[in-house]
Amino acid sequence: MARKQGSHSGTTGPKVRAAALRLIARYGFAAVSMRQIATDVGVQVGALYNYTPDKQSLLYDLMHSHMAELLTAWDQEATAGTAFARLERFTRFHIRFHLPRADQVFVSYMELRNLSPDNFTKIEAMRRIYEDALDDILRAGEAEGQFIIADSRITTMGLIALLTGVSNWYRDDGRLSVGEIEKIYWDMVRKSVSA
Amino acid sequence: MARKQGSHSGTTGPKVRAAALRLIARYGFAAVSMRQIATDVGVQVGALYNYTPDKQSLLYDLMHSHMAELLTAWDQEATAGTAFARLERFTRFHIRFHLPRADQVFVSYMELRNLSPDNFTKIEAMRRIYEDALDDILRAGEAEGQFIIADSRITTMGLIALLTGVSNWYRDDGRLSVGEIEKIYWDMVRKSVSA
DNA sequence: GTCTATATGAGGATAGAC
DNA sequence: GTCTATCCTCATATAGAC
Repeated sequence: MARKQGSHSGTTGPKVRAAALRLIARYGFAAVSMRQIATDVGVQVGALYNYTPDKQSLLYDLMHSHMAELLTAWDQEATAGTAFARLERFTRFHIRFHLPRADQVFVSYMELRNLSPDNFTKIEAMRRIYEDALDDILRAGEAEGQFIIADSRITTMGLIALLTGVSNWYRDDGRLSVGEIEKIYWDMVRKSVSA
Repeated sequence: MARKQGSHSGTTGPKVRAAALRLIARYGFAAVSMRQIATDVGVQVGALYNYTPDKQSLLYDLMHSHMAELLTAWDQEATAGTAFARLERFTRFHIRFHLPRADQVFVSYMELRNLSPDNFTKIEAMRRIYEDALDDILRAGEAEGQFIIADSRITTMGLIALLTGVSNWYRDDGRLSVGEIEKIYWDMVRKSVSA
C-alpha cells in the first residue's frame, strides 16, 4: 500500500507540476481535478495546497514557466547577421525548442481561455515579445531587400502557426530526425518569404 | 419575466446547438455546464435532453456537422486543372470557409480530446479525407514538376497549420478584407512549394 | 416540449491532527 | 509536509406533472 504519512519535501513540488502538466495536456484544465493530480503524484488532495494556493495559480505557473524558458532560450540563441541567417536561426530554434515540449505547447496554446484575466494579460505579453522577435527579423529582411513580404505582422502569425504545427504530428519514434524536420521547414519558410 | 412553460418547437433545437457552440468555444467543453447552455437558450436544463441524449453527443454533433459541411463545400469547390490552379483553389477555399466559422474551428480543433474514443475515430477519419485532398494536389504538382516538395505529408500538415492559423488573429472589423487575406496567404503558399 | 424536483456523485478548498 | 474529514457548491441525468 502507498505510504499514508511522512515528509517527501524536495520532490513533491516538481512532481505536482509534472503531473498537472501531463494531465492538463491530455484532458484539459477544466476536466482535470485536483484529486486526479494528487492521485497521480501519490499524495492526498490536501497536500497539493502546500505547493499552490489554488488550481488557477497552478495553470498560470505552468504557462509562465514555459514562456519564460522560451524567451530565455531565444535570448541566448539570437545572433546578429543577415536577416536571412537570423530567420534560419529562428526557424530551427523554434522547432528544436518546441518539439520536446509537446505538453507545454499544447497547454500554453489550448488553455489560454482558462487563465484569469490578469494572468491572461501577463502571458499574452510574453507571447507578444516572442512574436515581435520574428517580426523584427522579417522587417529587417524586407528593408534589406532579402525578403518580399506582403504584411510582416500576418507573415509573422503565419510562420509561427506553420512552425508550431509541427507539434500536431511529430512523434518521437517517427521516421524523421529533428534535424531533417528543421531542414524541411526551413525550406518552406525560406521560400515563402523569398524575393 | 421569462416564460415558464410552453412549446417553442422548431427553434429550441438550433438554439441549443448555437449556444453550445459559442459557450464551448469560449470556455471549453469541460468547463461549460448543461445549466449554462440552458440559461443561454432560455430554458431549464431538463429541456435540453429533448435535443441531445447527453453532453458528449452534443459535442460530437457540433464537430461532425462542421466536418460534414467542410467536406461537402470542398466537393463542390474542387475542380480539375493544373496542380497550381488546384492549390490556389484549395488555399482560397480554406480561408474563405474557415474565416466566418471561428467558433467551429476552435471547437473542432481544441475539443478533440474530449470526444469519446468512438467519436474521435469518426471525426479523425473526416479530417483525414480533407488533408488527403491537399496531399493529392501537392503530389500531383510534384509529379508535374510544378512544385518542389521535400515531403508531401509534412507539407500538407504545414500548409493546413499555416492556413488555419488565420483564425487565431482574424477579426471581422480588421483592416484587411477576406480577399486581401486570401491573396497574402496564397502568395506564401505558392512560394513555399515553388520549383 | 418544458417544467420542477431529485438522485447521485464530484468538484475546489479548508481545518486541525499528527 | 501530509493526512483525514468535512463544508459547500455544482455537475449530469432522470422522473413525472402539466
